[in-house]
Amino acid sequence: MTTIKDIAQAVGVSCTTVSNVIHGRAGRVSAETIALINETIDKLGYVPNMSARSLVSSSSKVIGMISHLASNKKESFVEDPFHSAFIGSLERTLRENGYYLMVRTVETTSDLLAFLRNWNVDGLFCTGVFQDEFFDALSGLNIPIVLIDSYVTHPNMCNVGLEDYKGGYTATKYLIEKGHKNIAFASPSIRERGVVYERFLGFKDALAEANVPFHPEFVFEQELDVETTISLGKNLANRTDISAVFATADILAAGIISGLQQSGKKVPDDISVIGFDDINLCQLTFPQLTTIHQDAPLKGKLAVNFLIDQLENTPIKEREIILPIHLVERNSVKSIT
Amino acid sequence: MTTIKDIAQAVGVSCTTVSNVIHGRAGRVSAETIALINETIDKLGYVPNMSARSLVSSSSKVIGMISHLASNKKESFVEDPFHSAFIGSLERTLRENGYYLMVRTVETTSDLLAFLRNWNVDGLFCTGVFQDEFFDALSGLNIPIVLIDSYVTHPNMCNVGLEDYKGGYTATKYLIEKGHKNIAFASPSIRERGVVYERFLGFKDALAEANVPFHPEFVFEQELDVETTISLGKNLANRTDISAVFATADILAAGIISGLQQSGKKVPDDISVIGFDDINLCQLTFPQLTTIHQDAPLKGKLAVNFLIDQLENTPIKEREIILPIHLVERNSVKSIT
DNA sequence: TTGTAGGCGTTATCAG
DNA sequence: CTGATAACGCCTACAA
Repeated sequence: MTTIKDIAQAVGVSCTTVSNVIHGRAGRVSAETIALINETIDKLGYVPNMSARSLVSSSSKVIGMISHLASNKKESFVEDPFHSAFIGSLERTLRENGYYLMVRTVETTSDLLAFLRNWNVDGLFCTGVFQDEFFDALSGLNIPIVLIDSYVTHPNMCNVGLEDYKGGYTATKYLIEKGHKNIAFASPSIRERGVVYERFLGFKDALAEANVPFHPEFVFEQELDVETTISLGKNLANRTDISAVFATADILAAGIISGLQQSGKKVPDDISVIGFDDINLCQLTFPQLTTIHQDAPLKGKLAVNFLIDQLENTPIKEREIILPIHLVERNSVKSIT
Repeated sequence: MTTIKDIAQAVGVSCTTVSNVIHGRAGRVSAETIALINETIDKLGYVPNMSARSLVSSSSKVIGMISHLASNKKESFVEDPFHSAFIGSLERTLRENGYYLMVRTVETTSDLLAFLRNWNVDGLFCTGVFQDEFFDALSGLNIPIVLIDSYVTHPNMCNVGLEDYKGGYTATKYLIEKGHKNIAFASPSIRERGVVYERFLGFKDALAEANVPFHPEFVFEQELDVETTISLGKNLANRTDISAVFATADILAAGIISGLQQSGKKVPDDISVIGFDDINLCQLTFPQLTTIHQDAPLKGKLAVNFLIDQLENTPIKEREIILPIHLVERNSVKSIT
């Protein structure tokens, strides 16, 4: 393994000089020495030992992508296709800026703290954080943190999110405009101050605005796995009192459609479905899914930029970015006016 | 940050003793000292500094999940939903064994080598490796490497893969048994010694065995993105000479079905489709997709076990695991006998 | 413009 | 049973 010392010896200078060149402190070194050193670095194939750097500088260039796993759930977050597009985007942007991505699932706050200290982690991405002990643990940290899709805020953190409320409102209003009044709301569990909660508020407000009564029994909360979503679709097939469904995730919508179809119902003729996210999958269902579009890769990129600005102490004007959503009209909603 | 030194001072022993206790070298330390040290470790919240460990021991507990990105492609691998389920499985099993997962995309072999030296990476997972310079670079490494879904082998590496040939054969034979003779083969580009190539061989052999002529013009190679797969489906809708399609990936099959349906064709009445992978999505298409099942989470787990066995010098009998596949019969293939 | 020296947290060697 | 001490590769005062 080639070290700074090797370079120094080969060139005939001290480690300090080599280090200075590596860090671009050019003012202090003669042009010829710089050239020679750079040449030798190439020739000998020197790459910095990040562990050593990390040890001495208490900065590691390691960024953690943390998934806080509720201990009752078995799968880890990366298994969700929507998340994975996001991680891909994170990895690329981080890499282009000289950082490294560690993916880590934690169950407890002490898991998290241990991980951070293990590696001197420089910064963190977290998704779906709520107002709980886990958030409290994050608050106590003094590294940049970017929260994704979370409705908790803290002076030390940045947030990247979506117009969730507007999304819920827009989807619902669209259904109402198409003549629907008996609209089911399907989602994973609605947790206060969460993404789904905001969409739910938008849903209710759109109903209220149009003087459409809200029926609590039209709210269906359940897991997002395939079996559960399909069986929800089958249940809905028996509900003659419901003409449309707003599902807060496309995978949920797709499952519902599948369940409906398996029960002999036609979408959108018998029942309309609208989704949220606009993942690729939307275009593969039949009928193609009308949904609320969000730009996941952009979200990833912005999240990284947020983090990097903080890491490099670039003054940041805003601590929050809310990405716009918009409706994508395809074929899963029927007008019944 | 609590260090070994802090513990040593608090207890009134030397660093060496603390280190010995941490590493379970109990024989050399008195029981009371051990208890006291462990207590203090808990109280002071000590966690090891992995950078320091890595520096001195030239082992880092860092495992890289490498994606070799063909430089012409823009997206990074994690964006594929099938891969992501796999990564989730990797992360969990690694973590349970005290390792850390770094996700990294590399474009060139020197990118790879730099990354490995940056972090003293202990081991590697790579997917879709072919017989090329990248493989040569891997060959020269002296860390454990587990190749996923690759048909290149090397005495220093382990392989985890699938019965791809059998999968191709089984799918095709199934179609033939259902009376199909004019079968299209749809896949990403068929590269020698690749997964798709094996499935292709299975396809051809099944045809030959049944004395069904192979038509090179029934082979469709293209990208897996949604637009392309849908447009392939639309193309196939115009082909009255084809009665069934074997797609080597479910996302491809789903896109084809979508394209067919958009062109007014009925699946499986007008044309039958069979997929490969059995991702969740299969159950969400309508009709539900008949496909070749593989167990991605298991694959991830086995891959990790392979790597850990090598890392801990557990003698390994076999260097290769081929996971079984089986046909899952749903509703996308029609019998036309 | 360049070099020397000390230390980051940990482990291993070797001596008590 | 326990403790000094050197070393891993790098960075940064400070000195020359």
